[in-house]
Amino acid sequence: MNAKSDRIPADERRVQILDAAVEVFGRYGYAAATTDRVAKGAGISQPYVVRMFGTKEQLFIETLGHTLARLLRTFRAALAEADAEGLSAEARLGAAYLELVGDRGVLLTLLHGFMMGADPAIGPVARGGFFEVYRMLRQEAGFTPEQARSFLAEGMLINTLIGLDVRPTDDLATAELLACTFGDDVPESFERSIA
Amino acid sequence: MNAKSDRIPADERRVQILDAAVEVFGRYGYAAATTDRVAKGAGISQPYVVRMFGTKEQLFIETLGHTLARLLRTFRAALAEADAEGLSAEARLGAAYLELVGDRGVLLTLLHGFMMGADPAIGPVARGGFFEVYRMLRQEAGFTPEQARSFLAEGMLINTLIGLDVRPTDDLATAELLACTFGDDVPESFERSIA
DNA sequence: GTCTATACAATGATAGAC
DNA sequence: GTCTATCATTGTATAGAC
Repeated sequence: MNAKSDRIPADERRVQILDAAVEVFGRYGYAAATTDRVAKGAGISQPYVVRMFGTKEQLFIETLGHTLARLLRTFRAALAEADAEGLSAEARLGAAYLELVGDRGVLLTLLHGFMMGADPAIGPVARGGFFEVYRMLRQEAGFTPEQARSFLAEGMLINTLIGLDVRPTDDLATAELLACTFGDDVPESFERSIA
Repeated sequence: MNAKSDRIPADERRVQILDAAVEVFGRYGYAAATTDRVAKGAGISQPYVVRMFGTKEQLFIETLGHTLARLLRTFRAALAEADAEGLSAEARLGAAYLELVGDRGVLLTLLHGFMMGADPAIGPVARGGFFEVYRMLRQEAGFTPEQARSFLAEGMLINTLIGLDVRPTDDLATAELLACTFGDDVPESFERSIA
């Protein structure tokens, strides 16, 4: 809080901004996210955010890259993890994914990237990250094409269910689909119903 | 083109606007879509769009409802269709879906709805439509919960591949995943590569 | 490395006429 | 049912100092 000591290295600040951006994109969605809210989140001024990232879209693109990198790291960590509980690689990866996208910021960042693939600036980053995951599944996790495709499809359904903000108690169909997707233990992401 | 004859009934105009909105949301994404572009698309003035729909978000919500209704109709038509070629209900529904979301406007409208489920105004419409599809699969198409879940998961993966604007020629991983997902005939949505 | 002040553009939205 | 004119707001982005 003291005057001059708030100066911190650019790279550190950059990460703070990216983290704040993930939060803001998740809370308001890309459209309603503003560089100002991101700045507030990072505890700095709005012009400084612009200074570092240029434009809102550029900020998003770097946020997406940041998030995709995090996803890859998470997957690799889950793979490396000794399967103490005798879980398959598939199960460990699934659990890791679920926990990551339980953060709505991470989820919306990924989803916005995935759907804006036609944007000349966003597309390459989004596709690059997505297929890097695919390659990882094939080469590092040892999945067959079939397994990889199925794993991704399940992931995309989970994305949708979280994105939709589905509640287990909504109705019979909802309960059935959630049960069928997650079995007994529905993730905590679906629990809160504070509205 | 003549002066006064351009007055048409409100409901008709409304549909024209909604159709234009689908196109605009698909072309620019929700964030960059403007009521003005929609107005241009419908051949009317921007204030008239606002007059009819109130706000951009409200326009989106009605566009989403419109699109979900169209999706349901398309599915029901595919079910009713005599399976002349001996295709399963699953195959017919899949083909119908693929054709529909080949229209990027339809795809982005649905996806934006699905990921903004936490929005108090969008959420109910998005969830309502999604689970109406689920119920349709279970009750009208006769799918088991397992089949329905799997069908939806495949659909969500397809959404992602189209959203990402994936091209078959991008690289080996891409080609493999597309082949694994679509078999021999990859939809035309993936063909164009004009950039 | 970071801020204040501010310019500027865009766009959503209103008022009121025809 | 539809337009023209116009306003108000917001939010990105710049300039320049510290």
